[in-house]
Amino acid sequence: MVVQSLPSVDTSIPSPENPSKRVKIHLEEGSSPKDVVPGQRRVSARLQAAKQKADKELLLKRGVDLLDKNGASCRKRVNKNAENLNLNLNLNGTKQLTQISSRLTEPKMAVKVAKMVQRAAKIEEGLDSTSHVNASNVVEKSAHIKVKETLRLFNKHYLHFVQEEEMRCAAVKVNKKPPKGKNAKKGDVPEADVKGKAKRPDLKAITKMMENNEVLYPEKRIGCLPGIDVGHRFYSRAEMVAVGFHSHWLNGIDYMGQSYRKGEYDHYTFPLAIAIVLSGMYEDDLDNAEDVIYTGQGGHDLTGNKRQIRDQVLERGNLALKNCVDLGVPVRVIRGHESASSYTGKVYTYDGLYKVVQYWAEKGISGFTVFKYRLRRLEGQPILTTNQVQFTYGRVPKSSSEIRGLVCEDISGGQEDVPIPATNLVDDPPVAPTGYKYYKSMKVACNIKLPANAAGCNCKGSCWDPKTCECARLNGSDFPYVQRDGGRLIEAKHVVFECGPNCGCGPSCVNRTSQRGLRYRLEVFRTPKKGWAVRSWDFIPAGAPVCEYIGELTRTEELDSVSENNYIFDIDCLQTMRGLGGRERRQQDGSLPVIQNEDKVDEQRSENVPEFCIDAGSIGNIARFINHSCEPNLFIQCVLSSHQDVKLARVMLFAADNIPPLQELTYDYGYALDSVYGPDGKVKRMACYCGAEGCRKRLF
DNA sequence: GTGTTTCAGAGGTAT
DNA sequence: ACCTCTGAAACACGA
Repeated sequence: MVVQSLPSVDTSIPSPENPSKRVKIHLEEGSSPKDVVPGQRRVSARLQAAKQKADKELLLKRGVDLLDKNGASCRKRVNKNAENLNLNLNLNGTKQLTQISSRLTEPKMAVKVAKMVQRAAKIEEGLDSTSHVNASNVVEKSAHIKVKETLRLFNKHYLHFVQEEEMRCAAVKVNKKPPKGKNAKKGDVPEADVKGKAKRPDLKAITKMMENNEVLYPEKRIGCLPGIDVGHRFYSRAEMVAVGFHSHWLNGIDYMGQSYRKGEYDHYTFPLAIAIVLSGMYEDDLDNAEDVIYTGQGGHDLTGNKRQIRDQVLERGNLALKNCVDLGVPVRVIRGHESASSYTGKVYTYDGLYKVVQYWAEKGISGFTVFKYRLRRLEGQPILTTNQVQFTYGRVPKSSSEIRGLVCEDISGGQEDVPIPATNLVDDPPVAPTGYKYYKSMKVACNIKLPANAAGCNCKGSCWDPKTCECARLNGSDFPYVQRDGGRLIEAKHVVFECGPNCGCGPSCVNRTSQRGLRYRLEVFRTPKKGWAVRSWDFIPAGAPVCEYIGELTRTEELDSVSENNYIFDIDCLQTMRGLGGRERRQQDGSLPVIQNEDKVDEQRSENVPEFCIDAGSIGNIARFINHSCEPNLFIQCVLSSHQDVKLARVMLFAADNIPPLQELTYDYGYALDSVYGPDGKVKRMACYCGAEGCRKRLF
């Protein structure tokens, strides 16, 4: 039986994905004191007064942890909530909170409650008790975050199904081989399966989201949707379905059918159009940005050659658009663009609300009747930035002579496969980044010896079968990456076990995705307030590796004497994992060595801070220039490849979202507030200029 | 390497 | 049962 998309809470079948289970897991994890250990990256002069605070605070935090599901920038928010709650709730409040949250089986509910709590706390703080503007800001912010989370969820499902397909195709290939030579010519049974024809992972992903009630706006709405601004880019039709912005992955016209006749809409005529996609499919379309002539649907020969082969009829979408004219109901207009800045080669932009001012029937180019609709863009909306790829961030330079403010052709001095230019349009005279030496790979302090004991897998060429590959077994009998787009991480994990020097596979193995160096054209650029920053000239798909955090691998204890240094990264896989937002944690199954090790690691950590860290103060790579953001587009992933000691894991940065060219790359530094101490032993504070809507205003 | 053709795919809508 | 046309593999072509 098909599960309808009715919003019911408790009908879901228990499964590894079942939210209620997930909540339970959080409960268990939250109940150990380890959570109070401060963030993984600190100023070195920290007198780690990591005195675990009172049980009260712990309880508070646990409650919020629970509520906070897995949300993006979870870490930041947890800290903030913990702080606010600390100010505003008493112990009773805490208990209530914990009880409420343990009842919540629906993750969306949990998030909602967390938001409520956050807002309530804010209001109590007096931050926005007087201002409506501020209050609405809070609402706005959560809508944006919800959209982002929904898209991340879609991406996760998508990559999961991509992997499933890749597995199937690989298996088909192998099975195809045995009947080799003459005996397998005609009547091959596997021939049908062998046709490794596209099984659309995007469609499977949206199906999954409907089953799980994860579509953000399952009810159709007239007008704009909160959290999706004019100019928003979607990277496939399926993404729009996932958030409920346009609920078909195929149709051009999305409309409300007869079923919406009741309730608040009883004075409208149905069907009623609410959103259309202009993708240049119809030969009779005319697109002049602010004014559009849109051709109705139907009569198409459906082979993609834009040819009309029949008369159109005033029904379905066509009728729905006519009703928009009669009722003056605006439609959302989405344009499709060819663009290299997408993993599908296409980008869809939301271009705003348009009024359907007129409609008529005429003989189209092919001589058949088509319905036409004149649309006019409503005034007072942000300017259209529609022309192909430029969109909002500006233009990517074509050659080095075109780069404005170039201060260095390649800060890596030829070490990286892709040169990294530096630009400075802020300082006068413009200066290049100084005070460090570029290192492409880790420098290991002389008193540290990297273990070299990792056993390898026996695969040949490229690993593909998770049942036989030893390295896949370490990852819970799955590969963490998909092959597509040169390797993408499906979802964040505690630790990723990659193939290493002792493995039989070659360098092109999918399980070596993070070992292949820089893939994107990155640029270091100067900002007015945040010092240096990094952006990419290329589109980066979600899950793609961006770079490793390189510096000197050092014992943490040796840094305490060093004075100011903002480039320390503590290697602390578990903490990193906890601080990570947006992506759900893999269901823990006992077979995972990671999990087996977890207790040990926790013991080590609960009594002390991480043993090793990466110091990029005087040597380092591109990663040392990447800024913090409270709503980042990258996340940290610990990776083990040449050995299996989590304390010495490699620290990789991956794309959390689809990142358009020229958007600044950021990750969450993960500082807990008040966790950083100056040389004088006093708490140090630093303002945050990330500019995110949900910025907590302090880096630490 | 680039351009063109092919076709499965699946939910919404109305019957 | 019908309608919708995307997305990506498969194919064809050219260097």
